Amino acid sequence: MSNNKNIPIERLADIFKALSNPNRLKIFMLLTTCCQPGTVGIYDKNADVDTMFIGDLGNELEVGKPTVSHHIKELRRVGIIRTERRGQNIACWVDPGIIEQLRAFFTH
Amino acid sequence: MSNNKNIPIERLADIFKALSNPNRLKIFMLLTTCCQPGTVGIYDKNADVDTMFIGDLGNELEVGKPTVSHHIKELRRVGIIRTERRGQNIACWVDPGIIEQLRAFFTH
DNA sequence: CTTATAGTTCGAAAGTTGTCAAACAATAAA
DNA sequence: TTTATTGTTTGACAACTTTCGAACTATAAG
Repeated sequence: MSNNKNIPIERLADIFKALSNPNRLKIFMLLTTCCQPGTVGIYDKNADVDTMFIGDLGNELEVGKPTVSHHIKELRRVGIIRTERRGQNIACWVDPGIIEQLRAFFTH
Repeated sequence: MSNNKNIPIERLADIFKALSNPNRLKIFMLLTTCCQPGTVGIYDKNADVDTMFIGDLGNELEVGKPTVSHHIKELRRVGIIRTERRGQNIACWVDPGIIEQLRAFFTH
C-alpha cells in the first residue's frame, strides 16, 4: 500500500477525481465487464471484449449527449479509457494498465 | 472487477472524491505505512501502528489548521479514517475494511 | 485561575465542476 | 447531394470545493 513509486500523487488524485463522479464511475463500471461469468476483464481488441460505443454508454445514463461527451473526455484525459472511431460510432475501453496500477495501490 | 455487490455506486464515488484531493490523498498515504519495511499495513490499536496525530499530519501539508481539520472531517465522513482523542491530541488511522473493499473493487 | 497547546467552527473569497441548449463536425445512407 | 445519425464544442449558470483569518472549544500545565 502506498508503495507506489510510479504514479505521482497529483496524477493519482486526478485519476480518483475522474472516478469521483457517479456518471463517470458508472461508465467505468459498464466498461469493466469482468463481473460477468466467463470473462476475465482483460481487453481483447479482436474480440471487442469490454468495449462499448459512446452512444450505448450514454443510453445507460440520465444526462444529455454533451454531458456524456464531457465525461468521456475527462476519463480519456486522465488515461482511464481509450477510444477509437468505428464508422459513425466511437468505441471505448478501459486501459488495462490503469486497473493493475490501482489494484497495486490498494495492495500491500 | 466491478463485481462489488456491497458498496452502492454513490458511496463509492464519494470515497473516490475523498481521495481526489492531493492533500487528502497525502493524508491517506501517510496513514498507510505498510510501504515501510517490517510493517504489514494492518491497524493494531495497542501498537499504534498506522496511527498519527492530526497535528503531525498537518505538519506534512502546506495548508493551515482549519483546512487540515476540514479534510480530516471529510475523510472521516466517507468512512476512510477513524479518530480518537488522546489527551490534547487526536489520533487518526485508516479503517482497515475500506482498503480491502477498494482492493477488491480493482480485482477481478 | 491563568496560560499554552491542539483542534473546530464560521463566514467569505476564489476557483472548479456538472449540466444544458444551441450550433457545429464527421460519417453513413438514400 | 440531401438527409440521418453520432458525437463535439461553445457559452452559460448554479452548485460545490478549497482555502484562509478570526473566533471558539477542549485538554493539560504552571
